[in-house]
Amino acid sequence: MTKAPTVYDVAAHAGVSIATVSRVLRRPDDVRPETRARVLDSVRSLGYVPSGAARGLAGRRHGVLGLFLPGHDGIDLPEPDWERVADASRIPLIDDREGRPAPPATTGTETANAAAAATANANANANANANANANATATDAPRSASNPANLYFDEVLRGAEVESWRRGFALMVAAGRGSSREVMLNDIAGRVDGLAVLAQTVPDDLLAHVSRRIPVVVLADSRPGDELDHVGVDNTAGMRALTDFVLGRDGGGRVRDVVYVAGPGDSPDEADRHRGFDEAVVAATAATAAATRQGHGPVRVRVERGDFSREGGRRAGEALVASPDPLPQAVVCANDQSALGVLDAFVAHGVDVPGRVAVTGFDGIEAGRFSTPRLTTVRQPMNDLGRVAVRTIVTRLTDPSAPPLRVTLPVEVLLRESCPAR
Amino acid sequence: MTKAPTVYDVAAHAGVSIATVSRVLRRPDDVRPETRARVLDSVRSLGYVPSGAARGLAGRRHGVLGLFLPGHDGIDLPEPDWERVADASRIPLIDDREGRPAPPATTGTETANAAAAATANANANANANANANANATATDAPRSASNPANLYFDEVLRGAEVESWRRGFALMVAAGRGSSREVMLNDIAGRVDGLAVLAQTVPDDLLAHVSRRIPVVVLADSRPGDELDHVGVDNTAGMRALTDFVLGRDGGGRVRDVVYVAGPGDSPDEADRHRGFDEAVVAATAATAAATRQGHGPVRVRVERGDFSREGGRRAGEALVASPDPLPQAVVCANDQSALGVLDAFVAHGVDVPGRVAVTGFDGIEAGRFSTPRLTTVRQPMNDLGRVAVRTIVTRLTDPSAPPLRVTLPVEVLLRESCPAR
DNA sequence: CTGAAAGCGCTAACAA
DNA sequence: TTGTTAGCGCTTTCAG
Repeated sequence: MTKAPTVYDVAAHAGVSIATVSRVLRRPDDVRPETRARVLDSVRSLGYVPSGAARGLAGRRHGVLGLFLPGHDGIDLPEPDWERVADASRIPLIDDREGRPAPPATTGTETANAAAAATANANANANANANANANATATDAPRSASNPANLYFDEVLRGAEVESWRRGFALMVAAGRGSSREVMLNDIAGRVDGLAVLAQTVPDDLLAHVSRRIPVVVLADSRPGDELDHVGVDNTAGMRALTDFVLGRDGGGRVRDVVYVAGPGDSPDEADRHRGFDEAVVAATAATAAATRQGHGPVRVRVERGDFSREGGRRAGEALVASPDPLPQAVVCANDQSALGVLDAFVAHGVDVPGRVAVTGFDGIEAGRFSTPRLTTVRQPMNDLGRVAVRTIVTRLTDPSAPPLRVTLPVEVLLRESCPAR
Repeated sequence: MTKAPTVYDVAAHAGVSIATVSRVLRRPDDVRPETRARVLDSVRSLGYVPSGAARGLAGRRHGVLGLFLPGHDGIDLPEPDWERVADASRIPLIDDREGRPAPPATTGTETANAAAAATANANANANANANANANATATDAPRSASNPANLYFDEVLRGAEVESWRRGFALMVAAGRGSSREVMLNDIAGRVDGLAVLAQTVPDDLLAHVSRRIPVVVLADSRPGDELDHVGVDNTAGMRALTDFVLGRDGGGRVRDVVYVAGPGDSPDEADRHRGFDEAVVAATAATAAATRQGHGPVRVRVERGDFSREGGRRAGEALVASPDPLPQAVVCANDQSALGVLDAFVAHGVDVPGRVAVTGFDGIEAGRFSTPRLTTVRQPMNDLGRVAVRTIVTRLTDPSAPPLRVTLPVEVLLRESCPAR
């Protein structure tokens, strides 16, 4: 590692020119076998590893694709517990049996709190070195599946990684937000052949800027108006299908009183999903004539404004419970987090779900598979999002002049116990 | 995107030299504000993005860290369902209610089968376009948390990503195995300032080769003998602590008949864990005198050879059930997969766990949190593994001549229902 | 089949 | 404060 050997070193060592060294590495068949072997030997004994930078510069191709994610600002993973690292032999026993206190609930502040708790707890363990059976749930929870948004990224990342690998590209991942974002984005953009950017991560002008240099595909952002390639999921159709089901359009239309827990007003996802919800309601209302004949009235809709957070959902749920109005028959939420919050509130007040009221989400996060009751939702194909993104870039790379691509990935409605069976 | 502008273009446009352009980007304070503004304007209007390759070449620093993972050979994720992509409005309703058929069990072949099933199923949906309620569990399962090994990587990846981000590095991820491995590794090694490699991924000589160019840290590999930095987890202490608990050393030593389901013989993890197990057994046996006084005999140990797979565990479990010998009081498995397989076998034969026999695993994979009964295990700090790896590289970067680092991360014993409470 | 030489785009002395 | 000028290590014609 003193001074990395270069083509020149290898060439000298093997008694050939640098061009030959390069050939041996790039097109081995263009070199006489003996020469090749000699060069390869030199490579070996010198410990030569070609410089990717030089290669990229000379060859104007990197063999690398980029994925840009939102920064991890709020994440605040607990630090590795250095006290324990110092003495790894102290193994805590953690009681993770059922019946332990429910995991904390908020999203934003929760993480920080949990992290703090974990640290405190770990220190307690380290210092006291007693009470090995201490309930360390706080340590347990936050280390793994705490922040669902992350799981989302994880899946996209994984999909992109797999597909890149298949296509013979390496994947460069970067994250940024705030001021670090612009720097990072430029940095990464200068080192890759194409870039996938998760929506809401980067302002439009920056994207436009970067896309003048390399192909950029935008993930999960329905906003139109740019010339970039887009890969998204069908929020509208998904929510429409789910709402259709909830309203029981093909089941007799028995549900006529429903609440929509919305997301933040500036979210394209919220807009699309809300539209899908409205479409389903309109359709159901149009069917009112028929429904009325069966003894049902028009669909009554109320909207609670949420913010995609579990806490926001909980507030909405509390509001519904506290309201003088009777509970609706169903609460359709703009995302899973909100829905879980609503469930929290209902559970806290002993509201029977789905007996008294149905609750649905959107996203398909893991937590919804393990809530009580398990959450009916629409699952997004996160993995495919990453994979198709990579494909799109590769396609674009081969045909830079093709018109902008707009891929919409299908979603699936997942029926689980938070909705009554039919 | 026609022809990416360079420093020269910007310099010309702004009426300055290329050095000034470079300065504006690297050390803005060294440039007179007016000049800076002028250059920045040119950058903007030209759509200039500096070439990372050229920068890396000239500056001999990439600002990128590498993470090398095992290839995804066996993974075989189902392809995105292109039929449905073409018509995203067809939204399938999937019945994911409890009581659906148990997920398939094997690890290796399972994935492929499930994928095939998913495809078949999806096509069926597409063609028939009826029977929206078709049980599509096959589609459901494999898309998400199918392969636990992946979750493992995901967490490491995530940890590395977060930490890299904090340190101002981008992270380059590559995977390889077989022949693609060498190429990929060299490729990535030439583009990063330091590299973390997951154990068992790369043969030692290749690692040695690469490490002559950049710092390399090896993850989760206890093999000694090289001069590289290592970050691992304390397999031995973890298994010892767990086995201590199982044998009830501090609970009266009531368990005297135990089976160890081993992993593959060439795995360092298996070796370390096995050692921990043996240590605990020896300790318990040493305590026999005391135990005997309480009416207990020496510890009886049997070993079943597994292979870290669920199927291997199942076979071991079947063997135990079929054996003329009585069931042991506890089955300690070298990893979670094996333990889940043992559970499968026991459940299939109506063996009461933990009533009749206790079962434990090692790793802390998600599936163990949701098995029946939930699995007592040792959790590895995957996330920290990634994070500490990055820290280690950064440390090494600042002091290349420091002696090789050996970090061992602590583990935690997670007590869950597959072991009797005490 | 092999070698010579011209860049690729940028950074970092060193001058001015 | 700004400009000039070497490289950084490799790929790639174009000759030989």
